[in-house]
Amino acid sequence: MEETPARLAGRPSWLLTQLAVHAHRLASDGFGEVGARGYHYRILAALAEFGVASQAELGRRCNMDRSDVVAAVNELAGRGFVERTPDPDDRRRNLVTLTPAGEGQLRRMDRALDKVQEDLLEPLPAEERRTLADLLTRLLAHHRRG
Amino acid sequence: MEETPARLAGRPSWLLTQLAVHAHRLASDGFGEVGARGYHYRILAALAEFGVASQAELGRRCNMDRSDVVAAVNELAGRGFVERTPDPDDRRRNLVTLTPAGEGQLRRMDRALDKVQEDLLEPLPAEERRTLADLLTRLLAHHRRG
DNA sequence: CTCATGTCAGAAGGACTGACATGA
DNA sequence: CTCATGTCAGTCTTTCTGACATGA
Repeated sequence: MEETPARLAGRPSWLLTQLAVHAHRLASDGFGEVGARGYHYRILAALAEFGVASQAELGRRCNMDRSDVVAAVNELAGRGFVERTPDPDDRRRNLVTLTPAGEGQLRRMDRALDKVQEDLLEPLPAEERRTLADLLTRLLAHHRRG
Repeated sequence: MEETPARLAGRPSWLLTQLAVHAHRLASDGFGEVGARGYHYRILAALAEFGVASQAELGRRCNMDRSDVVAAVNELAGRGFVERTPDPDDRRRNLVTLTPAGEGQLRRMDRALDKVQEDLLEPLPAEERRTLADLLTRLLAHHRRG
């Protein structure tokens, strides 16, 4: 049987990247069914969570480069999921707003993610899922400032 | 302060992919210092762990496409870290062997990964690191067999 | 005939870089 | 002057697809 090398087994940083491959594949499949990408989800979710934002703000929240936010917002706006309007208070900025259609898309993506998560975490009982989520949340929070 | 959206906070599958970005960046930097890539590490580690293997076997063990193994082995062989010899028992196959130089490179990469891991897991005490490694190991093991 | 293997060419997805104009 | 913002063009990595020849 093919096993993970022992030298790797004790390395969370390694396990993380390997598992992320699976998570990414599952998520791509799931999102693909609703014609979307992972970074679409990030942006829609950030808008739903925090409301209107400039593109640079979105980039910071979603951990994306601002040049990539441009492309993502183009795609989302092209499908009517967000609106891009100039900020009257700062004429450098665009304000990005979630539309009702965008909320619908976000709900569809939420459902897709739920399914992915179910697949991914299938072997763990509920309590361990919580433990895992807690650990990952703390790690992520730590690496957000820094 | 910029926060992760609450809808995402409870989603391990999401946290995983976000954290993986950090892990990946850290690992790329670390490996870059010794002039290597993540997939080089996987292959060298698999060879050190299980010994000689065909390219297809390496692909299965490392979770890589066999076409990408070709390129990786080219690069590793070009730097003298592995040797590629025809398998006398199955003339379709190449046997890939780790050289002493390859073992040296693997040790360097091991040290780089240790440092990455230290950075990544810095906020967690030892016991929680073990818990995390355990959870990730079990998830990974589960997803290795379809 | 089938299947596995190694190989190649190319596409696709995602993240990063450097530059630029505009405006705070 | 500086810095932030939006934009564009292009590169770099990594993964994936499709095809093909060879051999088990």
